[in-house]
Amino acid sequence: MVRAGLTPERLTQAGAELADEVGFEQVTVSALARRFDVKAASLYSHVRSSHDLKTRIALLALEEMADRSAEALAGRAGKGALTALADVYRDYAREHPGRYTAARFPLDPETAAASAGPRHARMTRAVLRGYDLQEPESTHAVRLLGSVFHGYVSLEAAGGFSHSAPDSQESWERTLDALDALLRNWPTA
Amino acid sequence: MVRAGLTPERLTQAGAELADEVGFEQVTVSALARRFDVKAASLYSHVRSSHDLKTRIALLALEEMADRSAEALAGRAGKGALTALADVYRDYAREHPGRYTAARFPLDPETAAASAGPRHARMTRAVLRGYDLQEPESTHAVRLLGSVFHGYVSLEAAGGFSHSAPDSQESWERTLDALDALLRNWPTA
DNA sequence: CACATTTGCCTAAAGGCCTTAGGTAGTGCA
DNA sequence: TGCACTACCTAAGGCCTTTAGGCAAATGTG
Repeated sequence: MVRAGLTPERLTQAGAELADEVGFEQVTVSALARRFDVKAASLYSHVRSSHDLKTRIALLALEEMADRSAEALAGRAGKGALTALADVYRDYAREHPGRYTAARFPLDPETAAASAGPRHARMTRAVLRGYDLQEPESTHAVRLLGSVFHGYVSLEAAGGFSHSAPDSQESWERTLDALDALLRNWPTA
Repeated sequence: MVRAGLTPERLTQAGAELADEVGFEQVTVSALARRFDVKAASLYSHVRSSHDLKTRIALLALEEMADRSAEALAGRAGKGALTALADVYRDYAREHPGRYTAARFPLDPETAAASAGPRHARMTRAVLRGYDLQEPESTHAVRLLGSVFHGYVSLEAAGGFSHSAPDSQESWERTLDALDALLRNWPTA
């Protein structure tokens, strides 16, 4: 009996790959076990449950995106920073659709607080340093940016912008132009 | 043996209610059968599969939102129309979280084309009639609006904006102010 | 009204996923 | 070398999906 060498980390990693290949919804303890040529029950020594597995994949995705964001934002400000951050999300979602979906997996409050989620919020806020917004307007702007990034990326992933002109890349660029203009000219209340 | 009086319509309607109560993911042929005090197998005379059931719920939700949108847009233009349409989505998602999620259920191309989806696109475009945008910019703007609406509503539903000041309602209003200002001052390429 | 047909829900059963309990065989250290 | 520990296994129960075939209620026909 040759051992497969399972660990929570390897399972999470393989689960993330599986998600990208077949979709996050199809990530299942059984499917993952098959991939390691092992019985499903064997995974339960490394992972508490199917829910736990999904949570770990979500945390991995959040972490990876946050790492990419930090790197992308280094040395950039203003529109350069805005574009860099936005592209991180969009590119990540295109390269890793399953992981991107995983990142929206609902986490319980403590887990969410300990995740890379707060880093994401801080980085979006960092982009706003290049613009002239004071509280509470900057919070509204953070929420708007988050909405656009997530909304655009998820509609695009759902195929919403394919099969129709102009192509999505162009809309994405114009969307970022528009957001930049909006942040430079934020309307007063 | 008293008959339950199942029909595809009643199943779809009850499925939508179930979705709102326990979440769209938990809508299952078995759970729906339980609700009608009937065996799961009995539903298969009225609905082709679990996937078919979910598709029907998705179509119902799209239709309901489109109907509300049409009513909300009647007699409105400019920012009034923008706000009215945006509020339809947000309110619908808050009243019917399960249905709102259902509306994002991936439809195959033919089904999507026959759904209320295209009506939604036309209504968003109608809002832009109150602003001065020419193609292809209006298409970019349609996509941006769709992204913000969906992004904001889904982040809000995920609890992203709760437990932190300022409250979500305020951000929503300022977001719509910002979008209005942006559409009135759309940056040239 | 009696009878035939259709229709609506049922039981049975197979297959898949999740999860727990308890067993067995590699692995590493005394 | 032998023992303890760990890693994976088998068995089994529970829930979900889906198909096949059966019986009874509803509907229509002479």
